[in-house]
Amino acid sequence: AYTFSLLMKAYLKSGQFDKVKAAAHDMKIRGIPLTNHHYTALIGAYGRQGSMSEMQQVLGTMDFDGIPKDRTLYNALIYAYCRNNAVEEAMRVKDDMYNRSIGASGAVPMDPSLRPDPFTYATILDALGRREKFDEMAALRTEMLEREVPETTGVCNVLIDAHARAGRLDAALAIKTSMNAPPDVITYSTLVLHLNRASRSDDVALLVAEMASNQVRENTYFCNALMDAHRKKGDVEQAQALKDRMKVSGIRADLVTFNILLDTYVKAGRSIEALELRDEMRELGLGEN
RNA sequence: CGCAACGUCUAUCACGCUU
Repeated sequence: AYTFSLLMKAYLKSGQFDKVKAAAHDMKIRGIPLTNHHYTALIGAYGRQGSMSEMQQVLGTMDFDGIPKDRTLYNALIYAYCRNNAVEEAMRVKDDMYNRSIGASGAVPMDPSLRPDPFTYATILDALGRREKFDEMAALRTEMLEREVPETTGVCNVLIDAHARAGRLDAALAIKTSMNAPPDVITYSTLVLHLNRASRSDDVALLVAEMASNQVRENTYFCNALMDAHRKKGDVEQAQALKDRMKVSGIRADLVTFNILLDTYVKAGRSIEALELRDEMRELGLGEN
């Protein structure tokens, strides 16, 4: 069962949804009972492919087999609803979880472990954020406060991203300033990305410095966001300098990094350097692309 | 029993899909 759990997780992560389903099928044939871990992966696969009716069938199977659903599975379910434009339904699941956690759902037995957690709220907040439903987001934050669900770094990142994407940069910065949880590399890359798009380079510089003093390590995503800003300005020197800095700091360049660099070189008419990048990609095992 | 890890959320370019 553990082997299948690992397999299904890997398939889900790499977008091979049919293989997740095939693995579940394989387990049934072999008579290996599926657990919440397997069902969570299955729900993730169905949610990402938009197969809502098949997902409902899986939920029915769990009920039929008498397998109680745990919080992580419900969170995955909420994610699936959110991805498929059913935020209302996601909210309903979240409320059911809460009611069951306090024993307020009638004949259904109480289960405190079903209490909605920061993941639950982050998922719904993200869906609301992508739809720019700021009032509903505020209401959810109030609910979190009442129910003593902590605003973790992940939750704050979702809030910051929602505001920043909508161009509400100062609101986004205000959340970062007031958050109790420590900002992480995602917090900084979200802000830096959108501040750069708004040409607020002074704020970017401040954040980059703050990040260093907070000992938050840059990663590939973060550097790619910076790199793209250089590309948009046509700043080949800065892009090159960043690429070198990444190498020195041991930050892996990925396909995105190279796409940005290629475009930067080509637009600057430096096709020889662009071609050299191809060799470098091969050395890093990115040549197939 | 305790502790830890693990399955669920959030950030980057392009392409493609949908509009």
